[in-house]
Amino acid sequence: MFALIDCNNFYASCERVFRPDLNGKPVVVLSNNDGCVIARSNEAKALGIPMGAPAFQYEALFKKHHVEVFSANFALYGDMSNRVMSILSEYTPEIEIYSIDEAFLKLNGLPCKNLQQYAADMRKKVLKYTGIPISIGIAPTKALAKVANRIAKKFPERTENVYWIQTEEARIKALKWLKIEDVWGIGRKHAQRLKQRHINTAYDFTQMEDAWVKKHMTIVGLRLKHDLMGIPSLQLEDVQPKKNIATTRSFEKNYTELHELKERISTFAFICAEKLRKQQSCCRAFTIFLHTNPHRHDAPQYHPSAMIKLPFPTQSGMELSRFATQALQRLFRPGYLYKKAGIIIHDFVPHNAIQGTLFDQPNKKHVPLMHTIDHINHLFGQATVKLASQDLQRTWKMKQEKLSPRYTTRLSDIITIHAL
DNA sequence: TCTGGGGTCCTAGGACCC
DNA sequence: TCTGGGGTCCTAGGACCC
Repeated sequence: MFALIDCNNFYASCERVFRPDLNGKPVVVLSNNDGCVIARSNEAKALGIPMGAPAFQYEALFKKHHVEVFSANFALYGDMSNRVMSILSEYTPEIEIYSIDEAFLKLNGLPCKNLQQYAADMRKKVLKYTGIPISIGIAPTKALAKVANRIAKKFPERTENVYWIQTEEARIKALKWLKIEDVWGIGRKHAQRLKQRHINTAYDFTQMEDAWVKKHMTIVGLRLKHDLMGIPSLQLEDVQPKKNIATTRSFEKNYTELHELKERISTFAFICAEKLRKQQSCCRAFTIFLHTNPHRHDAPQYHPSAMIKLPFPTQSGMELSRFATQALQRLFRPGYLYKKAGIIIHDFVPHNAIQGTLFDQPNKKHVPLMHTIDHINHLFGQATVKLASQDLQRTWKMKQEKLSPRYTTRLSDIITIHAL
């Protein structure tokens, strides 16, 4: 048996933990730059605010219905996620943390009769210890646990946010209820194509021929089909080191000058290298890209990218920054309004297994230097030490007008309780 | 005026090797 | 007239997830 645990409206719930006055009120959380809605409380969903809605288009509605709006506070969400996951880990070592707000658990060797009670306890404990409400779906496969979770979330009165697909009848009933476009692993394109063939529910999908599914949806689609049929085809996955690490941002305004972009790219490269060192790897290549604003039809569009192979593997922020700004000079064309840029590093090798080359060598002095920088930044806060090519005046120009305190990760932001 | 960020996997086709 | 067989690696593009 698998369980899928999912935090309800996670980011919105995190904000509410420290603002209990917002319970029962509409809450939304915005993406970087306060751009799009990325989380909504149930009340906000009921107002018809869609996922991904551009904030500026909904300002009037926010005002009218007194929607509480927050800028994304990832320091808070990351820490709350760790708390939830650590509680779940107490229940079984067989856990796969699937995303910031979801985890699969394998429930082996447990008395099957009591799974419902077991899950209810888990839910109660997480709520009590963290303040985060969760939903739990239980089923014989991962894909079915996803389905069960959806039912648990959709019908809280009947399920108390725990649902177990326990019988074949329950499986079929659940699949007939679930619309094809809501199936985990079936996105917009596949849903569209399946509907044209009158496949409207998850159940219809399980009745299709393997050959068609394999041909049009690859082996991935076929595994999903079998998993939904109750034949376990998806396993619990171990945490794998990342294969790509990206730092990309939209800008608060349009950039037109090379030197402005250089500063941003240098910073992105520096941040990427820092993430890479945490994973104890070096990268052998990176991709850099620029983007004009695709929503503006009155300005010429330009979105170049380049993949650069490094002469030697590196995890040095200085080195990566140097290569990245060199690459930028080749991509940059004057006359465009740049709105976004980013760096994706890839092709990783373990940092202790670097193969040197005859002519190019990484600067060995960078290793202790970077280590020291990481240490200082850990002690005194992110970006205490930066490169001179970064903007030293810049604190953070991202639009974050509604940022909540970092209640759980910064001493000065801890809540104060006034006893009357 | 204002529209996010960070990931994964699979496949086909081309280049290249012996 | 007739032009092999079996591989690997890399890349771009497409699909999906949260």
